[in-house]
Amino acid sequence: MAARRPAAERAVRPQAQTAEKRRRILDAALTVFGKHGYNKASLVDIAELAGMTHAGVLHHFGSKDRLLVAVLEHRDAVDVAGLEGQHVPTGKEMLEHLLNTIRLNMERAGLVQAYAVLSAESVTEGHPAQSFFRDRFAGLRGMVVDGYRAVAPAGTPASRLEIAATATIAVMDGLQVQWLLDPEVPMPEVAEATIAGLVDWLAQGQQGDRGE
Amino acid sequence: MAARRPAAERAVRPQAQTAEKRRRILDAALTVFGKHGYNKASLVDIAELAGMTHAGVLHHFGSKDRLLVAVLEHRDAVDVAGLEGQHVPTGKEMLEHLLNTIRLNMERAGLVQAYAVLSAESVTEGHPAQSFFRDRFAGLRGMVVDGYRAVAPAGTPASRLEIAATATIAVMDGLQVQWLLDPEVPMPEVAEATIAGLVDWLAQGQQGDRGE
DNA sequence: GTCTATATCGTGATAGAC
DNA sequence: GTCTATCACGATATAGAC
Repeated sequence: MAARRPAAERAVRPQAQTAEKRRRILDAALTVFGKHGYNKASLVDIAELAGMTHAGVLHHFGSKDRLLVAVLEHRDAVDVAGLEGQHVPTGKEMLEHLLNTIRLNMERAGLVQAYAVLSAESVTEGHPAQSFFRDRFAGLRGMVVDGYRAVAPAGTPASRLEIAATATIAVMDGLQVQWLLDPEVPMPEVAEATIAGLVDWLAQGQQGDRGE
Repeated sequence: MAARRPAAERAVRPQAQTAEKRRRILDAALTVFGKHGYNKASLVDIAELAGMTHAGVLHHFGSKDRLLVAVLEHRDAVDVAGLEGQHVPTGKEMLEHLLNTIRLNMERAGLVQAYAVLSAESVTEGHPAQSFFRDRFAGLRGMVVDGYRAVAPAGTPASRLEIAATATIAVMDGLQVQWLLDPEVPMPEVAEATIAGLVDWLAQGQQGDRGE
């Protein structure tokens, strides 16, 4: 409780260095996990990129499993912090925001690849990132549902909004794989067309139920 | 050249057994690659499932790399053979066919997982299935473009058909990952909504260019 | 054609020096 | 807190018996 300065400095300074080291490891791990996938990535490679030995990495994170989830949660924290300055997009601005994210991501192929590879890998038996991605998809769907609610007709049932949101996230993910294999694939145009089509579908579908 | 029966039998019978063994290995490999991804799957597991030792597997396929591409090409051959009886779907029937495939796939989670995991894994550095999936996506896009051409307005430019086709394939792939993590995700409904939206987009987009 | 045995390597993880 | 050294294990691949 009593925080005399020398003691405090001695406690804070090393922690600051530790935090810096941890950040370097997390960056290196994201790079290597993205380049090779979780299973093929090796702690030795990660450690080398972070400027240590693999024993040092394990000292900070305990195991390869825990390092992976730490990486993913750290990325989320960074992304959220990036939104801090701006207002959190809602309604139709959120749909615009999705397209902006795609355009931004085309300059960050490494990050895109990490998410594409790791999310798909996570469906395999006993993969350490399984619950992370399950939760992530659920959260994303909720956010995109809010975006569509703002542009859909007033009484649109939640199930239809959910369908549009699921489709939107699916297109973006599937697109990334195609784009990583062939950079000619025009991600923004494809996503924009899909979203425009889904907005139409939300607007017209209700009539179709009884009007046909 | 001289095909006396005993010699022919001796040549054919073992080949038939070999072909059968190879098929068993390919089935086992698809299962294990699907369950764990390529990198974590082991030849020992595959061999055990096929009723052999891993040395036997390597005798037939030479290496793990070559086994993977053999598996993928074999699957394509099987699927094509399955279409043999029916007529190859074209035009709007092909879009219907996509939805039927999704419904069928919901009874084959193992196969879905194999394609989802391996296709995403293939974007990593030096992955042996990289060119397979690159070619596969190119081929699929071509087929789906033909499907959309039949339902789009007459003069629709190829680039717009290509966008719709890319989107359709992307939705299906992205959907699979979400569905594998959460079987509640209604794949057929989501795909149907997306396709309906894209058909609308194809129909209306042309006017939008000058009509707005 | 399949086996056993083995070679060789890389992995994640631990123990203990400094 | 990071290192060196080492462990135990599993991987792919090869060689040779049968």
